[in-house]
Amino acid sequence: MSSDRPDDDIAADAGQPRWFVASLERGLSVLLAFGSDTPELTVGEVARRTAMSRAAARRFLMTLERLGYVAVDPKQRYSLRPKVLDLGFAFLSSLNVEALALPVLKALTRETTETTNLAMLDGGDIVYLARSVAYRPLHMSVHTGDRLPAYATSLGRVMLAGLPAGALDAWLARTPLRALTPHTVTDPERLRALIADAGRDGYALVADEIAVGIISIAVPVLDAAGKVAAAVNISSQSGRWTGPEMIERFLEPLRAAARDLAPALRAMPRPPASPPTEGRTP
Amino acid sequence: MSSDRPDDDIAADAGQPRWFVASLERGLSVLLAFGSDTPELTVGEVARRTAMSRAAARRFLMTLERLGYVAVDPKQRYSLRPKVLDLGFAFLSSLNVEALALPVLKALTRETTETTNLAMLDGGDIVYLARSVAYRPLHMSVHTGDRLPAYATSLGRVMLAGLPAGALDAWLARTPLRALTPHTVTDPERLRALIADAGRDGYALVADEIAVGIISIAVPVLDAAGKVAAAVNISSQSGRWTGPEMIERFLEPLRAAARDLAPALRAMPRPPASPPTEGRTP
DNA sequence: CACATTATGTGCGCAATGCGCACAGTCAAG
DNA sequence: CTTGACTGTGCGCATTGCGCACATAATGTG
Repeated sequence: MSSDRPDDDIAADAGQPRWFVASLERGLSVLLAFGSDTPELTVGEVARRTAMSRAAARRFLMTLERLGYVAVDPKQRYSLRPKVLDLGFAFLSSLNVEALALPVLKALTRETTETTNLAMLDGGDIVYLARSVAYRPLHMSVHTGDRLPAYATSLGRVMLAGLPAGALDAWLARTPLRALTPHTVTDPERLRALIADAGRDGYALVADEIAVGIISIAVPVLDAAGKVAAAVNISSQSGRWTGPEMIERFLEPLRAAARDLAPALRAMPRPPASPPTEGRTP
Repeated sequence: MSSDRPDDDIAADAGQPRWFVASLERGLSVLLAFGSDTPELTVGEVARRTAMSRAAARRFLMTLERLGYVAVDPKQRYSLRPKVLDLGFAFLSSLNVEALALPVLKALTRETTETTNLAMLDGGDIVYLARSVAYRPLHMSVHTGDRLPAYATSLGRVMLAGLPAGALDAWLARTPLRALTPHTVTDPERLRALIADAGRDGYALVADEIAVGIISIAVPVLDAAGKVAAAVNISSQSGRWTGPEMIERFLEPLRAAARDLAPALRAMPRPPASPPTEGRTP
């Protein structure tokens, strides 16, 4: 097949343009292969999980080991080392999460005695940036960096409401709405209406949709340009408060906190909102 | 099997063996180029900081953008996106830090009304895995994932005391002891004695060595095999408590917490202890 | 206002790089 | 023992990613 490529800018079929550095993607996929369920992996397991040859998996693991990101034990089992935190935390500290956002969340927790969270939108998910948990037994085990589907959370709804018009449509069109509980709204039109409500009212209240027994209310955090940059919420047990009570007691404190949080967040470039294929051809 | 040394274990001049995937190292260095001080970088800045050609920096940035780790704004400035957290948090959740360790720290903070920290050793640094800060004004701005030199901290001293004999010598031999305050112990022999004390006593007390006004006491967290896997400390202001008072009030609660923390930490493969963190930008 | 100056994006030829096959050694189970 | 599912490693070859070089756009300076 001399079907050599003259220089097609859109790569043929395999899917990646000429400038794409495949080795980086493969290397990162090796790091991601380590999950909370599987903290230790062998070369073969990594190869299987990443769909690459054993020789390749081994090369990447050895490279990562030399760089200090993974370690091997005598039994040839690989695991992550603390150095991987270096990769992610430049991001959090660039947002001044610890110095600026956390104190605000803690104050809000103290005022309301409820768990509070700060999150951003990334792809179709919300990502927790910081949280302040009440002493009450944790109802859901969420952690900084964790992801949840945006459509079933109060944080997600207020942030979806802040997307440019077309972006929301595109998002709805390609996101499968799975029912996480019997109460999860999975009808696209109903969801769209709820998101519109959230945009109009400036808050979202969601009960029992991400998990039974969880109720939460969220408001957007606006950046200097007035765009929705993030969201804060208060999360509690649905037995404790009714929806109207949540609004009554928590909406104003939340809004005050959101105002305080604004300066903590730099203006983030807008989410690509289209992960797989995108055409930005100048 | 340390085979012969035909030519591959000591690679030619660049210093990397044949199996080393250079593109992964370069790609990761692009991620690390984003610091808290510089949340936004242009292609040229990244090229300069990573000492690679502009073309290469651009390839990596575009690759990372397609993968969702970075974003470009209209002004061609790149910044990290929340997805980078995915890389680091698999590690924390693999240790069950959030679910198991944090509650213990919080309980300790409640009992003592002081800030508590959990850290591991990595290279010559301690890395904070989790912390529970007291409401008292934060004296030092430390964050999960942050690093501090091990030799000047209580956490570091108890963990250094847990290293195998030879490893400590090697570590001392190659680690420059910089004075961070006038009180920092920089004499290797005095430091070695202090580390030995920490090993014998099962705790380390350090005052004003990492920063003036900070005093802390740390104890090791042992894994199932009895090895030092991590360390917990209580950190306060040196004006508040004297050393003996710290020991008197906090040592026992700390030891109890350390026992509770043990199951939270899997046995970590021992730190290579060889690669001193480097890779500073020119 | 034209001229440096320095940033950007992109094509292309070429060699080094990283690929995966294939072989060898190791441990456990049957 | 045989079998099978693992490891580590050498090596030839095609690919991949490299950086030069050029075009262009945005800055600043006389």
